[in-house]
Parts: sequence; C-alpha cells; structure tokens
Amino acid sequence: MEATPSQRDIVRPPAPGSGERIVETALDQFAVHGYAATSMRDLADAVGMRAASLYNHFSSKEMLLWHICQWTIDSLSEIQQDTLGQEGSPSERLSAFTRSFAQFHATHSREALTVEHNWRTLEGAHLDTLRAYRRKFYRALVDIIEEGRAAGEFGVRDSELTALNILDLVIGIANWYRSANIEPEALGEHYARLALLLVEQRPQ
Amino acid sequence: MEATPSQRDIVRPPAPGSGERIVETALDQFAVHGYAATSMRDLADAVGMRAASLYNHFSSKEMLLWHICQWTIDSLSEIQQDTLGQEGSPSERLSAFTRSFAQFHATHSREALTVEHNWRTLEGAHLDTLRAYRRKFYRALVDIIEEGRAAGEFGVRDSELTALNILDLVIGIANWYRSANIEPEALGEHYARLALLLVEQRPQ
DNA sequence: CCTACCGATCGGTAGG
DNA sequence: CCTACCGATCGGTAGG
Repeated sequence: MEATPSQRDIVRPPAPGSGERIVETALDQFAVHGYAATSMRDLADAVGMRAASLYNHFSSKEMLLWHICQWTIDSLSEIQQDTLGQEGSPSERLSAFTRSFAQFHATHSREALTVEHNWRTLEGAHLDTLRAYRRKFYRALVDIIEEGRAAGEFGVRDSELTALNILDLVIGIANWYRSANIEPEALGEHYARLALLLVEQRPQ
Repeated sequence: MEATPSQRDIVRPPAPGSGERIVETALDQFAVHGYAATSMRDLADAVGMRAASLYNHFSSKEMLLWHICQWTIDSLSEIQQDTLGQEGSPSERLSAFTRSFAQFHATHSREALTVEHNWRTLEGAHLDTLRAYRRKFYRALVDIIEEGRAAGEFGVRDSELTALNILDLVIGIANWYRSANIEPEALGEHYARLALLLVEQRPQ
C-alpha cells in the first residue's frame, strides 16, 4: 500500500464557496479603492488566502473583472427584456424599465460602479462584448422614446440626449447610494417618475 | 579660461511651456486609458521626453493629478460663486448655475472625468480638500433648492435627492460629450431647463 | 490551498 | 533635459 499525496495532505483543494467569497470581497475592495489600485495580494489578504490561490478560481485579474462585468450586463439585459419587451404603452414600458434599472443600481451599486469605472480596461473580445452591450442598451432606450414620441405620448424633441440623461441619472445612483438613506423601491418609483418627466409625457 | 558645464551643454534646462504640454497630454491619456493605467513612462513617451524629466515639472504622479484636481475645483467653485451667489430669484440662480456647470463639463470633459474617477486616490490633505469641496458644492445646491421651495417657486419634496439628480445629470456629460455632436451653449440651455423641470418649478 | 519564485514594470532618485 | 539606476511591487507560474 503506497502513500498517496492526498493521504499526506500535501495538496489542499479549493474550499467550496471560495469563488463567491472572492467575488464578494473584490466588489468591496473595488468599490472603495478601485480596481487598478487593488492588487491580487490586497484581495488575497482580505479574503484570507495567498495570492497564488486566487488563480485556482480566476485565471487572471482581468477574468475576475470580466466575471463581474458579465454578471452585471446579463442582469441588466434581462431587466431590459422584461420591461421594454413587455406589453403596454411606451409610458408604461419606459417607467417599468427605469424603475427596475434604478432598483438594480441601488441593490447592486458595487457591481454597477465596478463595471462603469473599469470596463474600458478589458481587452479583445471582452471589450467588444461590453461595447456591443452598451450600444444595444442605449439604442433600446432611444427606440422606446421615439416610439412614445410617434404615438404622441412624449413631447420631448431630442430622443438621444434624453436617453443619455436617463442613463446618467440612474448610473449616478451607484456613486452615492451606499451612504444614502432610501429604500430601493422608493428610489425606483422616484426615477420612474423622473423618466416620464424627462420625456415630457402628455396627458392621454 | 575653464570650460563650464553650460558651455558644454551637459545639463539642459526644462523648455518653456513643457509643464502645460505635460498636463495637456496627461488629460488625453487619463481620459482614454485612465489615471492608474497610465504610467509615467507612457506619459513621457506621449509628451516626447524621458520619464525622469517629468519630475522637473511635477514632484510625483499624485502632484500631477492634484494639479488637475485643483484647477478643476477652483474653476467650479468660481462658477458656483458667480451664479448661485448673484442676485435674482432661486429659479434664475439655479438655472444660471446649471447652465455654466453643464457648459464646463462639455468644454472640459477630460478634466471633469479625471477628477470624478480618481479623486479618491488622493491622500492626506489633498483628499481632505477634495472631500470638503464636494460637500460644500453639494450643500450649496441643496440650499438653493430649499430656498426656492420656501419661496414657493419649487414644488419638489426631496431637496437632497434632487440635488444629487442634477449633479449626476451634469457630471454624466463628461462621459460621452467628446463623441457627441452638440455645442456647449445648446447643452447648457438644455440642462438649465432640466434643472427647473426637476425642482418642479411653478408658474410665478 | 500552500511556498517559493520569476520577469516585467512601477514611481522615483542621483548626478551631470 | 538626459543616462543610469534603485527598491518595491506587480500579475502570474511551478510544483507539491
């Protein structure tokens, strides 16, 4: 009977749940100090393991950032689908979208902040994916505003500028929400109302 | 007659105007790649000198960032003084402030972007100064909204949330202005009008 | 998951 | 403004 490495406990496997703990800790660090200013050693210290061990979960620092970006854009794409793609008037769909979009930025401000500040540092296909996502997201918002304008529901003239305004308003939440004192639901209502104000919704 | 170092041109002095060229180039680099991702060597290459020579103009990378931050907050403080501090109704002052504030973010989007993304990496007294400036700036905006509310000009309920909304709207300009196609003056008008919309200005 | 270690690059300094 | 150089730290790998 020969001694196997596992019996001697020379090699310890990654503990279950470590991947999630790494992401959770990274979000905290990135939100406070920024992605570039957080080294893999800083992150490992905060997680409670060695820097080399992080690479059992993410093959590079960029893959960790990409993981966060991917989860975030998937979530936001789903929100967009579920609101703008539903049945209802342009007003109803725009306000449903803005409500969910704002709630997400409150409940996931760390993720939103990390993506917003650092997506430009991604490379190759990841960067391409991010760019395509952002264009699609922006376009869908412009489209619903144009639709409402064509239907006579919205009085606003510049659909593209108004879409940028709504995006900037909501994305801004991620910068200050964690030190604010308002529930995500109430915030969502406020922004849904703001969106209708910006498109100059007319009484039907 | 002995040969002096200057005759042999061993030591060349900094050329006039180099300081401004460094700042100008840095603003381009920071806006595209980010402050943390731009090394002093990258910057020196883009300027056309050696990394060591940069230190004849700025004693450290942080001092270069601080120079940009200081110029920006001085400019914005002046804008705030010249608009909110003038005579006129709260509506007039709020709209004058927002107009200038938005124009600045169009004409100086690189500076605004650099400050907004990187002021957290400043240290010690510089960080304290930035924090104090931001609080003061935010407070002045809340105050004018409250004043308009007390005077019956504004119908909005939450002055603090509305102040954040106006700030987020304008700061957002810096993210996309350089690829947009609108004059600073027209943009200023749009945002001045938006601000009055957000505070729910009542007919006087 | 660890120890040990690597080449590259960083911000910055000395000295002319 | 340059050449030459420094210690520190970076992301990442080998191997158990």
